[in-house]
Amino acid sequence: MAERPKLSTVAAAAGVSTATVSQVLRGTGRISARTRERVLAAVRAVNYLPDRRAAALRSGENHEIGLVLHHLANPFNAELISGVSDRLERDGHLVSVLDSRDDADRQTRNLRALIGNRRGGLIWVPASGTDAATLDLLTAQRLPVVTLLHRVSEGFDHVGLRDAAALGRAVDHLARLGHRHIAFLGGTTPRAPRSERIDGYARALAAHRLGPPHVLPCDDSKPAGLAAMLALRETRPDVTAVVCNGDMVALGACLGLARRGEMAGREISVIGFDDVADAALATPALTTLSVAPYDLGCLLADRLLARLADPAAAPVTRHVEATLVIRDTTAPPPPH
Amino acid sequence: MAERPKLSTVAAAAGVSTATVSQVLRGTGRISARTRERVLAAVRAVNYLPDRRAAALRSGENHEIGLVLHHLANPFNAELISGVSDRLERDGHLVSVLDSRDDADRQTRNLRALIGNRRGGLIWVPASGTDAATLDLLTAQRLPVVTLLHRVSEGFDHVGLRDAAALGRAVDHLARLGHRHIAFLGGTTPRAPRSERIDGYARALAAHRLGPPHVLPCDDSKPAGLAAMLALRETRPDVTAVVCNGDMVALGACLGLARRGEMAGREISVIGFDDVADAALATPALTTLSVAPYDLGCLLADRLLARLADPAAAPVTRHVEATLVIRDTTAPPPPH
DNA sequence: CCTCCCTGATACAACGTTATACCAAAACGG
DNA sequence: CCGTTTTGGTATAACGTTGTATCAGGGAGG
Repeated sequence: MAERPKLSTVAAAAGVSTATVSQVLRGTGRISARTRERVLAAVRAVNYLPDRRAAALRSGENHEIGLVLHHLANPFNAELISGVSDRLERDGHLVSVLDSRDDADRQTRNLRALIGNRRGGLIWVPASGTDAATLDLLTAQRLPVVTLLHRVSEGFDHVGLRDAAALGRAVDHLARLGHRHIAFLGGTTPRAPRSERIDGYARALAAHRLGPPHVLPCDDSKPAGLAAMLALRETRPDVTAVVCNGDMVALGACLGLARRGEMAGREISVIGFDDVADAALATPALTTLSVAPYDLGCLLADRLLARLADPAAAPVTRHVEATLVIRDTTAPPPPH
Repeated sequence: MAERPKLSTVAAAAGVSTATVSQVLRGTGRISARTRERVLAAVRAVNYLPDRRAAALRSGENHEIGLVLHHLANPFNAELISGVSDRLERDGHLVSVLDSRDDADRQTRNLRALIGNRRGGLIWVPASGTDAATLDLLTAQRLPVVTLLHRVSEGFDHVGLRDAAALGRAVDHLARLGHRHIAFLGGTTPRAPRSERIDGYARALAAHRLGPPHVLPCDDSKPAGLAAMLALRETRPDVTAVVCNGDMVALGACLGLARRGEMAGREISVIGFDDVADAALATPALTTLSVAPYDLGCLLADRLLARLADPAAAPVTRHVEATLVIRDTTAPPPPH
């Protein structure tokens, strides 16, 4: 029956002014212990929950954070979200997650909606095809933004991976095992982080005096990885190892091998990227470049908190290593 | 340099009052074509994006929707989110996703934060251990809420699955193949939907005059399913088929079999629930009870939209069928 | 030429908070 | 016992919108 209680409801119940209630609730100003108790009792009595929107409007403080992902379906992201949320919620922020599904238009709509609803900051994994107008919009609103993986502007804080170095380690490992023909599988767009991974791959090949790079583009999904591996076996039977743009592609590639009656780590070595939970669980277990997504989330959150604390500071870039986790999908090439 | 433009910025640029700008932007009132053009030009010129929070405060309208999941990591949810978002964004709403990770405390914090930040409606998959205080909070705020899967209150709209019937079909299928000892795998809490699934399983067993139910509780994850299957093979070698509380458990169980050198669909038949994308992709492909998560999301969104349109109407409950998709993990039991 | 009535735009108060200036009463020092 | 400070609280104006009452001006009708 009762309307939603507001500050004035509490004030009336406690017999004080709204200003007093507000001060008690925020712990500012000089309020005696006696009236504080009265006010808190009234708050409980009417079951009052402050309207943060109105508070934000007046105070200018904003504790709502947007987290825009380019592909929520990737299991990598669930843990990333956990890391971001845990850290930010501890500081009283509310994190809302949106999925652009790698669609630039949807991403633009999402970002506009987030700005319109006045998020105080953004953590953003840009989709491919992000346009300049959207970027201008964000900078014009001077919204604190931290991008992840794909750098789209020098004006934002950024957290990236040491992609080239990681791919170098993967190729080193394969070369040491004796592989001479190593392909790169996955991704479709000529942008970071994929381009940097391909760079690292190509440079490592050259360092080992192995043949020219062979890049096979495909979506970062299991079905695409499966199809790509089937195609690779047909067209390039000399290739004995592949490094992949992501674990989904790698796991799909393994499935493709299984479908041919072959097996990763026997006919062909496979290395993934991300180390999603399924990588260790798959049979054979996937050798992969591991980045701890929960910790990555924490890092992003910390970066954003620092930015919120000092909006004027120069943009900061951090890079995170991906470490090679050797499991069962890499082995010396078959003798024949 | 420039501050974030507001209504008055636009008004000044167009040489009209703020009220006029507001009316133009919302298409209400009587404004001549000439001034409308001037205003719209000014909007573009200063790159104005309205503050929806302030608008909501004044107008009472609210287009922010919260989506609280109990386990975002389950790939089932990515598609569900897509369905919900597509439908609601089409109607101008903004959907923000939170993950309670099946932790009642975190869920309570999340819900309180959403109420505090004045979401206009909620779609909610309740976690196990949801307490009455949280429920009271939601009803006291008379927030439009649609629950999914786990019903926690008669006062909310609800969308559920026909769990018992679905499990019945699964058991029928196995019985017809000749299985006499069928176990149930997965879940830990004595609440819907698991309890209803177990009910359906037990009733179907009875109808086929098969032995007493054998329920093996475990978390709804691959590692847990793997461990449970290993345990089952040791303790109950007579069991030749399992139905699972979810695809993650079922896929984990298949991995467990593989680890023993056995195979789902040969030594043991396995049936899952959900039909996540990986179910069809796994080898062997998983027989499972399929519910189209994207469509389910649309249904939820429609339900919430109807509720927002008529907050006073009596709560509505909808049930969705899960259909049996027969793939490669079910077969007649081995002869021996 | 003076009403009367539209048309088009504006002034102003409200939404639920917070920040600040302000005030009354009590406490204190000399 | 009076001035000064401190304590504890309130009144009031914002924040950026929207809804409504109001108003100025122009055209039509008498």
